[in-house]
Formats: sequence, structure tokens, C-alpha cells
Amino acid sequence: MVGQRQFDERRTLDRAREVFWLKGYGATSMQDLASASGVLRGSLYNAYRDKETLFLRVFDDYAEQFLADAAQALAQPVVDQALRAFFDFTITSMTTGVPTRGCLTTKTAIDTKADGERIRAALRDLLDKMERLVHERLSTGEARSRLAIPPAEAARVLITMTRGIVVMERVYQDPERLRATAAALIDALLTPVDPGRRSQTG
Amino acid sequence: MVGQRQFDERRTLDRAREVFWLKGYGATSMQDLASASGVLRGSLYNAYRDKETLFLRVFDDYAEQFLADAAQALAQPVVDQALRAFFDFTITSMTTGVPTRGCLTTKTAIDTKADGERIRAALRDLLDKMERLVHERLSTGEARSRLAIPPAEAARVLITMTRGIVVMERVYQDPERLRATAAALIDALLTPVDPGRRSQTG
DNA sequence: GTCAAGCTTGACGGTGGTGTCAAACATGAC
DNA sequence: GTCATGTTTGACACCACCGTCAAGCTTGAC
Repeated sequence: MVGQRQFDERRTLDRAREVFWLKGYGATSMQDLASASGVLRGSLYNAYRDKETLFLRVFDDYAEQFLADAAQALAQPVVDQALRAFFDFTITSMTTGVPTRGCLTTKTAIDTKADGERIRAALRDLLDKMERLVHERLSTGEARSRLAIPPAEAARVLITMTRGIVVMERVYQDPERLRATAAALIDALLTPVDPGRRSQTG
Repeated sequence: MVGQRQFDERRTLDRAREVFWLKGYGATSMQDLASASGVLRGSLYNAYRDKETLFLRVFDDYAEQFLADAAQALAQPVVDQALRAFFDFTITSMTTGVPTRGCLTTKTAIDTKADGERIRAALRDLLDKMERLVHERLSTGEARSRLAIPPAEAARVLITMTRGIVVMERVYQDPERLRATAAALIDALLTPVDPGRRSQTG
């Protein structure tokens, strides 16, 4: 094990994630990452080849954590609460920090400098998995019977909505507004527990 | 009228809009705009002060056009058709060009280099106006009676959804998928014309 | 202690970005 | 035709970025 890495890789990747998350892929320079981690630029190039490869390494960790947290939120027993907890988690995640950091996935998806196929594939992978999580949660008997549209469509609408909420967060910077919008969508998707005509009081 | 502008301002602003739209605010350099318009960098600085001010000038034109087109789509007599036409318009707009250009508003909202207060205000202004257009369209008797949630909430959900669709377009590059997602949301928001329990066939 | 492998370090060359400025120029007013 | 005004033009100063590389260093293996 001669010539071994001198820096703490875990710490470095965590710092890199923070910078990518805050500034976005395209606006982050290798020097930014070097400064944030205390590792010289040259070492980063040596260890990770280039910015894109380093980003993909960081994004993998991020995606894993994100999916685990999302799954936990969706595990609520009643479907209303599960969806509310799901949105709550995403909204809390994006409104954390000063200034708020937003959503790494969405920032990367929109970033014209992050147009490589590897990055696109990583984004698709995460969104596909999120959609699958939501779909599974909506496929239980209780949820199924209350959905206004089929579970697969509802899952896709919900995931798409989380992306829209991210954008609205950037523009209005008002977490309460985001939660209200999410709640309105949930109201529209789920009929009341008491079967029959839906209320207009939502 | 001595010392008058030598270049065609309309043409220049149109070219600038195309470049901003395609590359995004942050990734567009003044040289990009100069090359695209055939006007030297110095002249652009002289005429518009700096990149941000030029962008705001461009964005104003863009917003005006966008609102006019959106209003026209929403003018369909039946609310289902109106909402479908509204999404159709936004989807067609973002999937135009090779590569597809996406959405200028969303690109700007997410761009960490476009974080000035003037830009943020311009984005809010456009989104507020879009929401108002949709809200008005949903406040007619016919629409009101068929909405699963109140018109104001529905309008906000719909506008937020257009932003989400923009993000999904970037990741999946599949216009049909976007239209299907929009249709699913419309199904969830509107009860069938025949009053009573909603169908699960959507 | 010696050694080789691989990491670290600082510098280099090239590119590209911003905003400014003085000189040259074009044009309508007179 | 002269002139004042605002535009155009190319150069300038400055800063940031990328990716590379040779020299120095650290470390475990032997």
C-alpha cells in the first residue's frame, strides 16, 4: 500500500457535495472544491480524473441518501400522511442552509454545462427510483382505492410536482407556500376517506 | 438625432433571446451575444450597460410573448381543452429546436449565476401573471363546478406543474411523456362532466 | 535501510470571461 | 460645410478556469 491517499476521502466528498449543491455543477470550479476540502487541485485531478467524474461520485452518495430518506418518509401508514411526509422531506431538504441550497438533482438537470450523457443517466436513475418508491407506496389497497387516477400516473405526477416545487422555491423562497401547494395536489389526487363526492373545502 | 444606433435593435434582442434561451443566463457570455447578433461587445456594453440589464430587456419581451400565447391557449371554451392547450403550448415551446431549448424562465430561476434581485423580481412577475391567467380561466362557473380543489389552489398546482414538466423534459427528452403527465394531472383536478363518483379509468 | 509506487505540490500554457477607454467615425441639426 | 453628440471599434487590464507535468515526498514492502 505504498503511495496512499493523504486526504480524508469521506470528508472531501462531503465538502464537494455541499459546494456542488450550493453553486451547481457548472458554476463550481475545481478550485472551489479544492478550497472547500483543503485538498489541492492537482490531488483532486489525480484522484478523480476530472470534474464530471468527481461529480458522479458525489452524486451517487447523494442519491443513495436521498432515496433512503424518501423511503422513510413514505413509510407512514396512512397514504395522506405518507405523501405529506414525502413532500415535507423534499421541501425541508431544499430549504436547508443560508442561502437555501435548493435541489441538487434539479440544478444539475437544468444546468446547460452538465449535459454529458453520464450525468443525464445518473439523474434519470435517481428519478426513476424515486418514482418507483412512490408507485409502490400508492399500490397498496388503501391508497389504490382513494386515488383519483391510476397509481402509476399519480406517481409520475407527484415526482414531476416535486421538481416544480424546487423551481418555485428558487423564485418565491417561501417554504409555507410550497407545502400548501403540495397539500393541494394531494387533496386533488386522493378522494376523502368517506367514499362519495369530494369536498370543495380543500 | 445625432450619434444614432447603428445596429438593428429588434434583431439583436431576438438573437440574444435565442442564445440566452439555449445556453442559459450564466453560461452565456457577452461574446456569445456579440457573435450571434453581429454587434461588437463594446456596442452591447454601450447600449445595455451590462449582461444583467440586457437580459432583463430580453426577458421582458419574452414574458410578454409568452403570456399572450398562454392566454390564447387558455381561451378554449371547455376547461379540459383549455388546460390541455395550455400544457400543449408550454411543452411545444420547450421542445422546439435542436437541441431542445427548454424553458427560459426555469433555466434562469435555477441558474445560480442569475441570483440578482432584479432578475428574481422579473421571474416572479411572469409566474404571478401566468398564475393569474390560469386562475381566471378556472373561475368560470363550468370550471369551478368541476374542480376537485378551489380554483386558486388549482391554478398554483398547475403553474408549479409546468415548472416540473420543464425539468422532466431536460432529463427524459420525451415530449409524449410530458403530455401524458399533464393529462394525468388534469384528470385528477377535474371531475368528469357527468357529476358523481370519479372514474378510475383515466 | 532501501526502494518503488503513487500521492502531493506549485508552476505553466492556453483559453476565455468581464468591464473600460480613447480614438475614430457617422449623422442630423444648424 | 461645420459641429456636437452618441456610437463603434479594437486594445487593454485584470481575473478565473482547465488540465498537465516534473520534481519532491510519503509510505508500506522487503
